[in-house]
Order: sequence, then structure tokens, then C-alpha cells
Amino acid sequence: MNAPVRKPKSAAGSRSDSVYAGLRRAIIEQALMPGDKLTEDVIGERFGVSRTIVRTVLARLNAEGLVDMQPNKGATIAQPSLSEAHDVFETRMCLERQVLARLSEKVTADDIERLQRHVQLEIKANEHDGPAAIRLAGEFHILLASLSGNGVLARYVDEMVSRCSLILALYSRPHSSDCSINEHQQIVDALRAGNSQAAIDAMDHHLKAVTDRALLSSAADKHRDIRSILDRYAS
Amino acid sequence: MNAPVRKPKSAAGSRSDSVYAGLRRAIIEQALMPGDKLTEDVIGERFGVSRTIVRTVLARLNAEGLVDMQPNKGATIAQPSLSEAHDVFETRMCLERQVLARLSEKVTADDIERLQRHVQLEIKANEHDGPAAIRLAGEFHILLASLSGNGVLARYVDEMVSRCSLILALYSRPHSSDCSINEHQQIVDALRAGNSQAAIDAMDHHLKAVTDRALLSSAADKHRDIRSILDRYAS
DNA sequence: GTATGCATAATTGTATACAAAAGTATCGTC
DNA sequence: GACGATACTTTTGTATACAATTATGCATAC
Repeated sequence: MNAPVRKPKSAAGSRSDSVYAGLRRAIIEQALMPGDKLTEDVIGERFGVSRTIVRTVLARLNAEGLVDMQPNKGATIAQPSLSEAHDVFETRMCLERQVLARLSEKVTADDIERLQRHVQLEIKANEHDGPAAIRLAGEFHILLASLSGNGVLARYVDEMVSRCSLILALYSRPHSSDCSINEHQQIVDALRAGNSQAAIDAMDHHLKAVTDRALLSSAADKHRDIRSILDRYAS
Repeated sequence: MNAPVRKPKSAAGSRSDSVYAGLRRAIIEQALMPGDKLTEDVIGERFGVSRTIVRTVLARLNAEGLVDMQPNKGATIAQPSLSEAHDVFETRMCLERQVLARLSEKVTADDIERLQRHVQLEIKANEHDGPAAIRLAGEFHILLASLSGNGVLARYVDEMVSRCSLILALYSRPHSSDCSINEHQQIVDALRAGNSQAAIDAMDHHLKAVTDRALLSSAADKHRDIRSILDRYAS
């Protein structure tokens, strides 16, 4: 008997919300890539709003870790460092464990069905792999979090998941889905069976696998730390 | 061999940072109380900046859950509901457990000493109980989180702690410190002894106690002049 | 006394203007 | 051709202007 999920009604008017949603989607679907410059005028022109609006949106994305901002230099899509990536994954795992601990206490048949339908969607989207598949994989986790009934937890999970998109874009192969759908299915199955520990274990295993796929595969390929490169040539 | 703790370099220039810091401190020290109206003109006038700056600051505080904003109605100090309060405490406990799990693996003698010094500060501040005591109690947890070395985790703990100030202000006795210093000392002792489980247990017990103390009685309303309060925080 | 409309004031939402800073191109010197 | 100084362009930081919305006060009716 949860209250209807009220939307956070983010500060500014609905005008900025659509800009926010658009930019966020572009980042998460990896249309905008880490490092890309976000010039206020350009964005404002495309979305048909003034720089005032764009500015608030960029500040918000910056607070969520999706955008980097430097004084007098403007905004770019964030490029999380490897150590930051580890922090994100660790925190994400901590939060999602809690989500499953809560869920296995209170999950309803309705919830299970909704989760199962989502997994079906993922399977379908994966056949013609596109940007939608990436988004859906993340949204599975966000759905779980929102079903947990703890809004604060859900917001943090949401943030962690979207930041993972950036990490994937930086350190993993292009457009590799970060989630094996099989593992999602296992989580749903464990929840349906009412097996709390199995559900948490499945999530644990899943996120460890995601971390490995994301970071261990090609750390050296894409990410280059200028400092360490110079070190090799300084002597 | 961690990189030096870089500050988040929050989006906008240093102009807005001082307004942000001032408002935030006023909220955390409970000079501004939940429900108080935050008129953009008034704040801008007191801090000597234009509404543009104030607006970005309010949006930021809103994103952190310290300020409520409604379209065309403006901003007020947030009044977290009882259910939101529970969500915050639950999430906070989840995060702080992780902090201690990390810390007990890697804490140094230097860290311990810093924590011990902080507890001493708390003891001293508690003698002439003022707003500083409230702030210091929260900062103990923030210090723990920052020593954990996970910046993402630290940011979330920071947010949770400051939102707890609001909850305290709403549901607890005025200016009751949320933290018994004794319990802080126990955590430091457990860390010094290198006893990971004891440290986590101590934190667990502490936060449960905080939750109980927090959600006891109701607050009393007084008529306070926003302007004069802001003056104290505008420098 | 309480309620209802309307005029007025206060406040917010957004665009624009202008100054400061950063970036870029041009040119002369060596 | 490489380097550096200078003028010009672009972009950001902040204030202000103005329209739209909401709150307030006051008179009137019941």
C-alpha cells in the first residue's frame, strides 16, 4: 500500500525537465561520449531554451556525476577515473544488496510479474542490439530499487547505474551490454522463490561480473593516464 | 597511494560556493528550521549576490534534499516526512556499515589519532552546548566516511548526515545532540583495536540509538526573523 | 464574523545584456 | 618553419529586465 511514486518535482519548471531528460538519455545511451564538450549556447539552441535553463540542467547533471564542470571552462561529459569507477561499483553493490534485502521481505506477486515482463523486454531488445538494450539493462536495476519502497535508496541506485554507463563507455568495448540478461533472470527467480539469501547472492555475483566485464577487460586500451605515460618517458 | 582528495569543484564559481556554504551551515546548525521560506531576493540581498546565484544554490540544496522547491511557489527548508526519515536512516546505516568495513581494513595510526582528536573536540564543545556541538557530531561521521577513501560513499554519507539534521530538528527535542559522544568513542576504540566486527556493531548500535532518539517528540515553533539569522551566516 | 472578488504587491520563471575569461587566428621576428 | 605577442572571437559568469504566477489586503455581501 505504498503511496503513488511521486516524482521529485525537480526544482525548476517543466521547461528544464525536458532538457534534463534529453541530455541524460543522450549520455546514458552513449550518444554523447565522455569528454564531449557541452557548450551552453549550442544546447540552448537545439532545445529552444535560453542559457539560463541549460545552466541549471548542467549543474544538476554535474551534481549527479554525469558532467564535469570547470570554472570558466564549461561543461563536458564526465570521464570517471579508474579509481572513481571502483568507488562507484563498490557503492552500487552496497546499495543494491540493501535493495534485495528489503525486496525479499516485501515483494508481491505483482512486482515479480513486472520484473519478469521487463526481462522479456530486455531479451527482445537484445536481438537487434541498439542503444535501447543498454538503457533497459540499467532500468532493470532501477526498477528493482523503486520496488524496494525506499525512495532515498532508489535515487542513489539510479545515480550509480547512470554513472556506470559512463564507465562502460570509457573502459569497456563499445556498446557491450553491461548486464547479462541471464543473471537478471536468476535474480527474479530467486525473488519468486522467496529465497532472500539466493537473491542477494545472485545480485552480488551479477555485479561482480559486471565490474569484471567493465574494468578488467580493457583497462589499458582506452584509458590512458597522461601522467603515467609521461613517467615512462621522463627517465 | 591514493590521489590527493580533490574537492568536487562544484560547478559554479566561488561566488556561489560561499552562499551555499552559508546556507548549508545555517540549516545544519538548525538556525534555519524546516518549513522556513527561502525567498530569493532576501537571500541574495543578505549575501550580496543576484538571484541568479541564489537560484543555483537553492537548486543544489534541493538536489541534496535539504530544500523543498515547488514550481512558482519557491523554496523552503525541507520537512522530511516520517517515512522519508526512516528511508534516510536505513540508507545511512547501510552506507556507514560499508564505511566501517572499509576502514577496519585500511585504517592507519594517523587516522585513529585524527578521529580521537575529533572526539576530544566534541567533548569540549558539548560543555557549552551550542550549535557547534550539533555540527561536530555530524562531522565525526563525515570524517569517518572521508577516511574510508571512497569518495562516492563519502558524498552520500555527507548527504545523509545533513538530512538527519533536518529530521532531528523536526522530530526531536530542540538542539538535542543526535550523537552520544560515548558511542563515537566506542567506534574509535574498536577501530584502534583492529576489531572489524566490533566496529561495525558499534556503529550499528549507535545509529539505532540515534534513530530512536530522533523520532521521539515534536518540535516547538518560534517566530524568528529570517533576515537576522542570515546576517549571522552571510560573512 | 466569515466568506467572496478584485486590485495590488511580491515572488518566481526565463530571456537577455554585458563584463571577464579563455580560446583562436594573424602576423612579425628570428 | 618555430616561437611569441597582439587582436579578435567565442564562451562563461553574473546581473538585470520583464512577463507570468501567486500571495496579500481591502472592500463588500451575506
